[in-house]
Amino acid sequence: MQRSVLPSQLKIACSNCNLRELCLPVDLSVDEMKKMELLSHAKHYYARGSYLYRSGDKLQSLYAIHSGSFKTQFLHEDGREQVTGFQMVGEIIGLDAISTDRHSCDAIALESSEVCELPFNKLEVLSRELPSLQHHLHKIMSSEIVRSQGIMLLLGSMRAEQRLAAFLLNLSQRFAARGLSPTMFQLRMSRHEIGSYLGLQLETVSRAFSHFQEDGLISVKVRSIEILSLQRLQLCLNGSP
Amino acid sequence: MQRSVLPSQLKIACSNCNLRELCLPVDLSVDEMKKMELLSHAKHYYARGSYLYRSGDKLQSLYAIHSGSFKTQFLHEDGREQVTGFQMVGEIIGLDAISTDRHSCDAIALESSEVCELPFNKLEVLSRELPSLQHHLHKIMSSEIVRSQGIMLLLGSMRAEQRLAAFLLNLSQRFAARGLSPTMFQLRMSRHEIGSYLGLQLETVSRAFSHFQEDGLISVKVRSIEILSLQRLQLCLNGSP
DNA sequence: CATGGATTTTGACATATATCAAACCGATAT
DNA sequence: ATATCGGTTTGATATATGTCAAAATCCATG
Repeated sequence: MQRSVLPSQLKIACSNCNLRELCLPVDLSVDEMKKMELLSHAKHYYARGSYLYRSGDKLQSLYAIHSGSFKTQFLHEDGREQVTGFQMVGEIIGLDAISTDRHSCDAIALESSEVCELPFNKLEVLSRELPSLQHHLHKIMSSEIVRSQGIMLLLGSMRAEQRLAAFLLNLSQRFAARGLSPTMFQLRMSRHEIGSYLGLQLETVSRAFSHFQEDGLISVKVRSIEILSLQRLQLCLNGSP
Repeated sequence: MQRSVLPSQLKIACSNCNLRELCLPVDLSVDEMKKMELLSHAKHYYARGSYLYRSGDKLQSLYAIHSGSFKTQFLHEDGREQVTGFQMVGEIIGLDAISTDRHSCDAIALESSEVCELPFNKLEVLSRELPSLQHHLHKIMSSEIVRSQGIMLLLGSMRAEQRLAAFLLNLSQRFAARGLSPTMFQLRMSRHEIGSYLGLQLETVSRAFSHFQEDGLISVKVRSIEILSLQRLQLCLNGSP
């Protein structure tokens, strides 16, 4: 059986998708593969700006992003909003809803996107029969917890430019993990959305981009990014002036 | 069978602990209860300041806090540190380690504390046999994800006093859920630790406490807190001047 | 009860980022 | 090609919080 080249977070039950290798769980026997197919995972299309789910929606499924990308945002009663993450191909979205059986945030497509729907009750049934699936699901949830810790560190103790450096380096790594260029890519989100994610105003984000460009760390033309020195960007993240 | 009065997050496999009702999973049959006892969950004591686990330690167990309280902190290479949470009786700690099989943060006792050790591999085996345990575990992990979203909102978009109000109201609710006073309690953490958690300097935390006291929202004497008006504190959290 | 070290409070001042405002740019429609 | 609109960049200024410092208080220990 062919092994996926993607990091383990990216692999999940999705056996009859076209991109078979994309989200297949590792190390399953033929017998286990068959069970896997009990997961009727429909593929759905979402246009840019459309909601995959909304805060308050009942938990039906988790979603594996098949193409495109999403943002998740958390809304406070007082109108305050916070982007809590940007998700791309191969990532799983919807884990927040297991807690209360209802989604705690909105998920919105940043571009034309496709998702594999993974009905959560079936996922639980199946993961009782397939230990590797069970463990994989636990890992995905735990990874999300660890990711959050990193964001807390960023929001709680980094300066604006460090935050932006962290953001760009994170994107770079995730593109690289997908076989895309780690240094040249298109941003799918606005300055406002980046600001919301990083706890900054959009003007501050824009200024930080400009400053990085002046310093020769990156080349930026609105949403086209080229990282000129990953190393120096890393230094910036670590707080060197 | 007696039902626990605690919120569901607090209940988890811990059938032979003294405080039997504290962390027992809901709705198990006698048969299921027996299986539960396969979880050999030893109880351990931790003195104030001692480590329950350290970043990099291999995942062995999750821990249910039986008495006392802990902080978790995330350390960056450059020495930067961020308190990512304060955990109290009945809460589960250690979920971060499932992702990579190693803990991503330190857990340190804030006072003399006892924990129930829940060996993680046994927990996985058992949760394949007990759907209610399985779902409960999923809920606990998802709750931690939702909690993180709340902290991101706080760190990303709230002012110092709003953050402190959110912190105090959160403690208040958690004490109330344990049958303790929601308005009078002792802080177990220093101003520095609160600041690290809230993304503020300790001086700013201290000033915010003083200001709340001047305004008659709370009465504070170092670590003894009395909330004089939950309602007005809530208003402050929502951003009214 | 007295001493010393850690923690907390308070003050004065510095600064990073927010806010407000205007100009600029690129895409889409007329 | 021109106008329009959202998004972005840049500038000037305000402000919340950080930083540095000193005083006050608390707590553990002899």
